[in-house]
Amino acid sequence: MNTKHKDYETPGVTVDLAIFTVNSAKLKVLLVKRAEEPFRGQWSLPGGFLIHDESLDNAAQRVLKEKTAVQNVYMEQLYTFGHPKRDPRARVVTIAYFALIPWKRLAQPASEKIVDLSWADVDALPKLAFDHKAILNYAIQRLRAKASYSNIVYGLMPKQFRLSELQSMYEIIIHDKLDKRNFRKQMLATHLLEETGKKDATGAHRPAMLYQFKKMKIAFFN
Amino acid sequence: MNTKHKDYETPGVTVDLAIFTVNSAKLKVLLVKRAEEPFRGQWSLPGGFLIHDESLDNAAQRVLKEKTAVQNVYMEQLYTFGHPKRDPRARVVTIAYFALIPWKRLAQPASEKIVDLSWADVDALPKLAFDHKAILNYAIQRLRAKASYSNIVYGLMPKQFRLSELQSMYEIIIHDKLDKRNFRKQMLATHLLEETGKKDATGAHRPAMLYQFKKMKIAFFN
DNA sequence: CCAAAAGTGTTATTGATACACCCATGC
DNA sequence: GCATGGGTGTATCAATAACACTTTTGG
Repeated sequence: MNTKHKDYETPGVTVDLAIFTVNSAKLKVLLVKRAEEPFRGQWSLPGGFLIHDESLDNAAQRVLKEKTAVQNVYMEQLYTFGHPKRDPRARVVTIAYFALIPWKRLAQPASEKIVDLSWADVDALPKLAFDHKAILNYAIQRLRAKASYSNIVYGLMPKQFRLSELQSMYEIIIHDKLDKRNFRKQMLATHLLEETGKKDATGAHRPAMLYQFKKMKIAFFN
Repeated sequence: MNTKHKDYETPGVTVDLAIFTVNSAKLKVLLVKRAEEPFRGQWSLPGGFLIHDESLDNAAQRVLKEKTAVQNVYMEQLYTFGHPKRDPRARVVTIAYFALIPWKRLAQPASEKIVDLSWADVDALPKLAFDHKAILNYAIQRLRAKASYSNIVYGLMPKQFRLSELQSMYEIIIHDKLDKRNFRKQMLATHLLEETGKKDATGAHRPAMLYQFKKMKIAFFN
C-alpha cells in the first residue's frame, strides 16, 4: 500500500444498506425519500457517511438502527461501488451492505408512520437515486443465490414458526415452488430446527407444530 | 445516502491486491517490500490510493499492471476492510481485490529482478504490514472455495495444457487429490474444453493431448 | 360433515465416487 | 525393453426429485 496522498481529492466514504423483510408474501426493501439535493424527493437506499473511529460494520449497524430501530439482525457486507460519476457532485465510494429483518421485529406503526420511509415491494420499485438500483439488484441477486444453498432465510423468520411458513419464505425468496414432503425432510435432516412443543391454532384449521432454530454458538449462514 | 460531510475527517481510500500465481506446484502471492513508514522494510500486498476519476476496478487494474506488467487476467473485488486502526497513521479504507495470473504470462526475469517484489509461497509467508495477513487469508479462503465449485482455476492456466496439468492445478488449489478418470470425465462433460489437435511431447514419455478453453462471449467463473 | 391446512414414505432418477489395467512414447 | 505418464469404463453409493393420501381441527 502506497501511503502518499499526493494531491488527489480524497473521496467521501459512505455505507448504503439494502434492508429486506418479507410481508404479505412479498420481498420488501426499505427506501428513504431524499430530503436534499441531489435527487431531492427521490427514493434511495438508507445510508450515511462513515464516522471517525467507526468500523464499516459499525457504520452499517448505526444506519440500520437509525432507520429501523432494530439490532442484532443478519447483516453482511455486499460489495463496494466506486464509479467516479456515481454521485454527481463529488467522488463518493460506498460500501454496500444487506440486512434481513423478520417482519415481526419491526415496530410497524413507528416505522410506517414516518412518511419518508417506505417498505417497497422489490418487484415494483420506484426510480432510485444514484446507482442504488444497481446496488439493490446486486443485493437481491445475492440474497436469492444464498437462499438456495444456505440457511440465510433464517434471518427473515420470527422466533417460532410453522414449517409451512418456513417453506413459504423459501418460496418467496427463491421464486419457485417446493415439494412439501421433501422440504420437511431436508429441514429436519439439518438438525438446526427443534420442536417447541407448542401448537399454533391461529389458523382456522388443524393446528401446526411450532418450530424454532436451535441456539447455536455461531449463527452460521453459509 | 446522507451527503453532508460535517467535520469528519474523510478517510483515505486505497485498493490492495492479492495477486496469485502457481509455480513449482505452489500457490504464490505477490508481495512488495515497503520503502516507507509505517512498516518500512516489511512485506505487504501491492496497493495504492484511488486516483481521481478512476473506478475501483480501474485502480486495481492499474496497480496490477504497475507491479506485474500483465493485463486481462481474472480479477474480482474481494472485500472492503475499514477498521479504524488498520493504518496506524490515518484512517484508510481499502478495497481488496484478488487476481489470478498464469505463471507463463509473467515475464519472469523482469518481475523477479526487482528486489522489492517477491512471489511468496502462501504456506510460508513472512510477517505482513497492516492487516494484510487477514486480507490475504480471506483471499485464499475465497480462492479455495471457488475452486471447488467453479471454473476459476482457468485463470491460472496457460493457453494450452494437458489435462493432467489442469488436474494438478485443481489439486494444488483445493489441497486434495482427485481421481484421474472422474476428473477427466467431469472436465470434458462441461464442454468448456476443446482439443487443440496438438500433442505435447516435452515430457520424456507418451505425448499428451493439449487442450484449451473454448472461446466464450462471456468468460464465466461462477 | 365439510373445508382447509397438517402431516407422512416409498420409488425412481441422477450425480458422485471408487476402482485397475493397457497404451504410446523416449530413452 | 522398460520406465513413465497418458488414456479409458463400470459398478456402487448417496443425494435429490417425483409423487397422493390420511389426519386433525374449526366452523
